[in-house]
Amino acid sequence: MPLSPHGSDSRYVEVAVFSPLPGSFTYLWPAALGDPEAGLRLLLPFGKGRRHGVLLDTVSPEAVAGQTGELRAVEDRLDLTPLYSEARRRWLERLRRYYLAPPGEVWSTALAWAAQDEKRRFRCPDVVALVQRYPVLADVFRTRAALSLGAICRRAQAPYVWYAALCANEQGLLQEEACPSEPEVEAPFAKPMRLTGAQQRAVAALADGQDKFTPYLLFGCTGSGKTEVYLQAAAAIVAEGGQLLVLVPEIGLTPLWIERLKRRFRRVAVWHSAMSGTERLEVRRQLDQIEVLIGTRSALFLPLPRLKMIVIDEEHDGSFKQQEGVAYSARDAAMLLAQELAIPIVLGSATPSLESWRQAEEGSYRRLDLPERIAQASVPMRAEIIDMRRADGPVSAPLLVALGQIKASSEQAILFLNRRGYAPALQCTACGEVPECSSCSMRLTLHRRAGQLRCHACGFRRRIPSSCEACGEKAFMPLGEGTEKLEDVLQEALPDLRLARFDRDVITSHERLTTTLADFEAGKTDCLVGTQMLVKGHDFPNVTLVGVINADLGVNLPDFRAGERWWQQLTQVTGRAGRGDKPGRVIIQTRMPEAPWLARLSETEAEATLNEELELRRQLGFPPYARWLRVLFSATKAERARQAAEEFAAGCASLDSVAVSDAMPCAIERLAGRFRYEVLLRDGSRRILPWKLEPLLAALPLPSGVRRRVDVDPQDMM
DNA sequence: AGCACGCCGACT
DNA sequence: GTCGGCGTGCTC
Repeated sequence: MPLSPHGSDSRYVEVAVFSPLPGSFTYLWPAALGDPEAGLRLLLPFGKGRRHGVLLDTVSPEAVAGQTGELRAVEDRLDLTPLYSEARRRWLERLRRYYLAPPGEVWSTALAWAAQDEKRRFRCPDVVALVQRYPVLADVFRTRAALSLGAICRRAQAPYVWYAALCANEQGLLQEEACPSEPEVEAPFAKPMRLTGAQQRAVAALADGQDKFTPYLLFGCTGSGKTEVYLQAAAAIVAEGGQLLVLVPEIGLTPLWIERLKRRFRRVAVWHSAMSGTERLEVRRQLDQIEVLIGTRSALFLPLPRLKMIVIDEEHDGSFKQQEGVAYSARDAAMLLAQELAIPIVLGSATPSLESWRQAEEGSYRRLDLPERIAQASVPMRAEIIDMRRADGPVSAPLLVALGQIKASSEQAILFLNRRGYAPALQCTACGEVPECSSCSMRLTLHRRAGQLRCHACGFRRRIPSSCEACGEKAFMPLGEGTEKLEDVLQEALPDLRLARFDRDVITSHERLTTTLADFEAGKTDCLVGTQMLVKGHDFPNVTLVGVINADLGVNLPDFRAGERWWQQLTQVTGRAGRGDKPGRVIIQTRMPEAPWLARLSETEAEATLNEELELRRQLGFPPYARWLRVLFSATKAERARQAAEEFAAGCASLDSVAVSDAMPCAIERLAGRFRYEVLLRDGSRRILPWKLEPLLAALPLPSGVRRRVDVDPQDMM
């Protein structure tokens, strides 16, 4: 592509600048940058600095005429061709409108995978030819060393450098250095497994929905062979030259999953947030050759050119919803993408979300059932309920005995406690004082091994104080127990038991996740002690004992979804026991042994439980029968946040058929030094929200110092 | 969200 | 006398 001027008429472009500001920005388009195509990434002067952005559209000079102030010119283009097809651009536009997010924030979230481009390295075999054609690069390649795009730009200090370098590369005047790729470890190919009748029907049904938008709900208990169904459906797609995307929960991206894929497909790519820049670049270069891409929610934004099916494994999992930045749900966003691309999408779960369950019940999603477990010996277990009302420690006698037996028969156990740290609080026994976070309305959690008190809301850490700050006494006592203490208690009671902890404090990287699980699988540890991380999708054939240390946590949270999530977690936990050919045992400790919901934990009753809860939601007019939307206001001064929230609530009164709450303090009233107020909007018709809210949000200017966050379909009220 | 400009306390 | 606290205002 030549750099000669393209005509002297001024052209204007509308740009989504990568910033959290609402709205798009208009820039002058220099003819020397070639044709302005929608979807190109651009380098832009913005305020005092420079930002990246994406070209949304060209603008006619007439439309620009009314613009106040001087327009600035695009400084460079970062791509030769747009990174997204038109269908994907439409998809992002729908996401933007649905999640009421600034366009720049949506695009920067979507294109985060491409941000490593600056590291691409080039060398120049013939400097003379290069300089003749691209004078901007004259002073850059005096050395023969390979330079990164970033370095090229720094040396040139001129506009259009990025574009010039990419053009030169295209014309062979520059050569891009290949990424140092890891040597391929050839996994021995495995044959497809024999399918049960139900699996065969599922695979056939999936084949039936190809090449059109077809949503499925694959409803199968743990161990029923969902994965094999995905794999065989994928094989059919790959055979035709198509590509498959598998999204898994953050913690579900286990070596086991990856291994299974690599044994069945030649080109499997993995994508998760802990990957390095070079690893990302490597995946990016191979987008065209990948057969199956497995990753966490951000993998959804990689533009696989021949994507023919999406699988969302463990679709009910909360980690598909992004909490910071654009509050999107990867599951729902994937649904929209499948619609735009006209391809099938499979949501799989043993404990589906009520959102998906409703769609299946109403026939919008095709339901595929896998009712039976594959291994015969592993009959689903009825849990043993242990009454903890008189217990004086976190582990009951029957559980201890069972753990001892595990060790004796060299089987394995998993213990589940949804609280990390040593104890959720520390209390002065002299005056009753409980240390709290200085910037949040939260008690500090005791992390004894680290010698710290930590805030689980904002991450603040401090040394454990030696004496009470209120009364000066040196008399502290931990309140309650977390995984750290549980580990200590167990180790003392059963010194021979080889324990490993599995929570966010220990599993700090993908590497740690892999090794801890591999050690357990290899039998180097007998028992894993962990938080909800432990629940998700892991499949250990030698685990014959599952213990729930405190089943009462999370039942009574002030959140209508708490019951659903509690049921999902506990059902998944119980499903972990006895998955191979050995029978399993599930022990649940509770202080409410008579509670009716404890009887509902068997997977065989999942359907009844789901229908019952769905009916309850319908009667109450709760999601999925209503659309909820939460708008959060925060400021360092409580009064400001409250006032902004009140004004917003008053402004919402004009919305028809939407119930508007008062401005309420959030469940965590103060977080990271900011006071937070929220307004909850509930749309029983599901037709107003969120689309009709956009003009309202735009019309109400934010008072200075106040930040606003919109959460469409909030998953929790924290 | 950054980033810079703009008015009031403890320091070489 | 300054360095620097963060309040608030702007970004095509």
